[in-house]
Amino acid sequence: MPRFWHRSLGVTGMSDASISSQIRTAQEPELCANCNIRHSSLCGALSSEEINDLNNIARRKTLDPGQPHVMEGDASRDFANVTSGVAKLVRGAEDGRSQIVGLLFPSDFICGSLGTSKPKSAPHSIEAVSALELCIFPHMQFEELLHDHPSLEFKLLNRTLDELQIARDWMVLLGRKTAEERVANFFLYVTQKMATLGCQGQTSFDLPLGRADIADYIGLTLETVSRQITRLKKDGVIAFEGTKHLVHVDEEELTRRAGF
Amino acid sequence: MPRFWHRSLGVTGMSDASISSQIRTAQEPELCANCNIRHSSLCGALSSEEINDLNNIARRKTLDPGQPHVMEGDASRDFANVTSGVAKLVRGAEDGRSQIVGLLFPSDFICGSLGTSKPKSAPHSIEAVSALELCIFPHMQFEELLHDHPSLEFKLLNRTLDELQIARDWMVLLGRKTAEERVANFFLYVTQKMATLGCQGQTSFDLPLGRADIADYIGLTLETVSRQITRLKKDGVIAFEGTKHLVHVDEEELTRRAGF
DNA sequence: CGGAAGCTTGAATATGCTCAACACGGGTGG
DNA sequence: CCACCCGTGTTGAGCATATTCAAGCTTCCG
Repeated sequence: MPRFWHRSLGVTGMSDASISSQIRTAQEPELCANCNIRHSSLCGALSSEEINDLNNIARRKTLDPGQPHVMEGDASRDFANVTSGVAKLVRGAEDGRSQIVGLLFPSDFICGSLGTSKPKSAPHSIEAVSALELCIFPHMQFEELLHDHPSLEFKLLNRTLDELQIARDWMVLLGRKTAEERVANFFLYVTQKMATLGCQGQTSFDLPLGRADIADYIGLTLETVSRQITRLKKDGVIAFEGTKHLVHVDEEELTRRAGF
Repeated sequence: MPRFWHRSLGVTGMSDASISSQIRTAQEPELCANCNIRHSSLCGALSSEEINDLNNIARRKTLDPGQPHVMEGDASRDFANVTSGVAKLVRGAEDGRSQIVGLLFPSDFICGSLGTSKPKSAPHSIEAVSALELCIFPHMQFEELLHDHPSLEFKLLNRTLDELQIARDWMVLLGRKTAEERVANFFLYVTQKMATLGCQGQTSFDLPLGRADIADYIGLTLETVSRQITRLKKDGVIAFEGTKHLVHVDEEELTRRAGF
């Protein structure tokens, strides 16, 4: 049984009827027409005609859980959509410490470095957390498309600003919150993300991350994370089936415990 | 005597001669022609003719140290350049905890929320750290300019991506570094920033932040910051005149102590 | 059913925090 | 010119929170 974040994500602000008519009239490429993130991703900025340009340079890639897409320091500058699965952005040190600086869900975008001259190395690695599917666009061609399609560039700017906001929110968590607040925040974030991904009404789902990854995301040790989760379970704020499958989340109480 | 970050920042990649000729032929507005961040800021994306559009909507604003430009939760959506001084982006809580999520130096840009429909409230306050001068652009008009001048939008996108990278680097510091590493990183960051701002060879400068602000920036208490600074002084890694004026920075040793 | 990976729990420890006193320095007023 | 004051920075002692290290326990898979 596929995990729910592999399922179709639905379409925002557009009825099924209008989509299929659009497909028929403009002959959208099949890959894009059937893509579950066609309208929720960056691609949503492009019309059925324009999407051809993107489709022409796209390449699909599948990764197993744990596999890296890009390693820290690599020269990779390509762009990509996450079409299904969850990925983590990680910065690590030799001594074992590592910090997750972002999670990517379906319809999220991986942005390479812009500008033609710089051969910057990747600032963090990108690794599959669950089975991952990417739709990759080579650097040069994508950047040209970006200049040719202002709507695409504008949407990318907007998304980057959103990401910046999320990163800064996380800075507050990492710099100023207690262990309990961090864990509560994490569960709130994941719960809300899952709801956004088109599974409204879904009362249960698998956690995308294991305890070690949660720890690396919220700047704690895995033991501390485990202890806090145990506490939340004992207090009835959350409930699991096994260690990954969440079956109950009291968002109100979580918000209270999340601080601020 | 003005502090050094109030001084002219010089021009990147363009000789003085070529600038003045440009001014003469294109009749750049006086305010912009004399602006010390004309070419290092976002404005650098615009030609002498184009800069008129920006100049027409610009409004200057001066703030004393400690004064807020925007308060957390305000409806302000305006854009602005920092022309001189240093500002901090702060997120705070009722209980006294607060976290600085970014510093703005001359030529840095304050980006309001994009898109016509959302009346989002400010996610963090913006406060003057030293005497601050802003060049403010009203939201509506600036966003129109953004659409009319692709080079401006592209530069903004690039800068936003840079900011995102900085925020993520800081997440690693806040999530995984020890007190000593955090303080060492802070001094490295400030030292390098000061060098970038056109004061190469400058071996001494005033710290832009007091101990309390440093603490809020690197996620510690001011006591811990003070203790770590004392240690660095005793070890001869840094040297002060008074409590704010740095006269010596051993960047190599700092890098060693910064971890990673 | 067995083995491995991931998770939980416990006890001891360390790192940074809290609270509190004191020092320094620049400005003001007697 | 000195005394005082206030904001800011330093130092100390005790404490709390999260870490470390270690053992045992589930859960998932073969």
